[in-house]
Amino acid sequence: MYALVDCNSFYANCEILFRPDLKGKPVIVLSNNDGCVVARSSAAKALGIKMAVPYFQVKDFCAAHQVTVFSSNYTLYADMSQRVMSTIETLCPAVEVYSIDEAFLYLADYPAAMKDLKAYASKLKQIIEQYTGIPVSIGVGSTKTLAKLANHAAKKYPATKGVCVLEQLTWIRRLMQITDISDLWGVGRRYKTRLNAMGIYTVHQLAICEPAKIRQHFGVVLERTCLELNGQSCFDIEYPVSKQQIVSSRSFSRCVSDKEELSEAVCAHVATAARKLRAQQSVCRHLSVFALSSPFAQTQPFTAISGQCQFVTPTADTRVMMLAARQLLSTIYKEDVDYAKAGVMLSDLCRHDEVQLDLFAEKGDEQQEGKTKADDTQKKRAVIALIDELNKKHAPNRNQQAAVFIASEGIKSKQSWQMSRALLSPCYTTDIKHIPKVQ
DNA sequence: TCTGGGGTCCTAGGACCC
DNA sequence: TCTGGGGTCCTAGGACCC
Repeated sequence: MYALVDCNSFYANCEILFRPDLKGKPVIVLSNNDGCVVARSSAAKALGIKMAVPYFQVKDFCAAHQVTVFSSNYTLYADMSQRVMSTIETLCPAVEVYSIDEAFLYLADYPAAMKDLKAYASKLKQIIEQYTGIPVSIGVGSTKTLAKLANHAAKKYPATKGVCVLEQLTWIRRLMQITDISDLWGVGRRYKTRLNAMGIYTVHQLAICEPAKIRQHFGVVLERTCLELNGQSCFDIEYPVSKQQIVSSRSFSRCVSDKEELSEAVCAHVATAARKLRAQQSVCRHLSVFALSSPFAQTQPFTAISGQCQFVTPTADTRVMMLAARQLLSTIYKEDVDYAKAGVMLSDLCRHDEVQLDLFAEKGDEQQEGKTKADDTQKKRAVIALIDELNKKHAPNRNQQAAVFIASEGIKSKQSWQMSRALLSPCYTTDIKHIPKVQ
């Protein structure tokens, strides 16, 4: 059996936790740049505020209905997430952290719990809420897809009290009959349209389809979903592996056309991506730089520029990567375009100790020339390691300037295109200056 | 005025191999 | 006129997830 633990309105409840005066009130959290609504408290949902709606479209409505609005505070959410996940890990040995607010649990090795899954799941819910203050819903089923379905029911139907265990076949069928196909894990907007066209509207209608037919029309992934609905497990618990690609990108708070400004933004993204790359002990062979104009702009056509390069010797050195990115940008840069977003992508990653050396690179001379080249490489690594160490020690919040950085990134406080987060809450749990005070 | 960011997996088609 | 069979690797694009 699998369980899915999902935090309710996670970002909104992180904010409410430190603002008890907002309990039961409508609260929403916005995406970066205060763009879209990405989380809503129950009261905000009840007001009819939709997920992912652009904030400017509901701003007046929110003001009129006393909705409290927050910018995204990822420092806070990441810390609260860690507390929830480590609490779960103390209660179950096989946990897959699926996203910032969700975890799958594998319950097969838990014979004691098998006797009464409902009691086990209820206890789990109670402990998580007691230890972290974050309310959760729990769904249990014989496959991950069924656990997801159960979780959806636990959230939707108050009678479940936030815990839904799918054991009896008649229950499973009933739930599938009353659940819309678009609420199923693995069915997005496109598939919904195509499934509807085939006369499939409920989860149950998909479950009774011939899996081979589904494969023919939609591919192997939806076929597996179909099999999982019938109790045949196709998706196992997965454990973290190194990322295969690393992206850092962000929209600007205003349009950017100037080449130097664009370059500073790209360099800052290189620094972020390179830090993540080193954190997972990897190096990259491939770097791409991109910038886009706004797809919503009426005044000019959508423009996207991008360029890629290969590193003969895979690297994680910020300086090497930044130099390459700046050169790339100068070859792809187009004037008179209002860029709305820029970023970098690192791919073709491998472990730093499994690097394939270049047959023709001068590095091969290392042994012959004595220690000079090797010393040089070591020195370069030591510099980057020192920068990482200093930045870790003097860790500012995310989105603040690092303690030590490369000049090409520019000075953050002087960059007027930086992301705007006008409604940011304090970092209650990670910054001593922001710690809540009891009067 | 104002529309997020970061990932994964699968498939089809082309280039190439013997 | 007629043009093999079986395979790998790479890439772009499309779908999905949160």
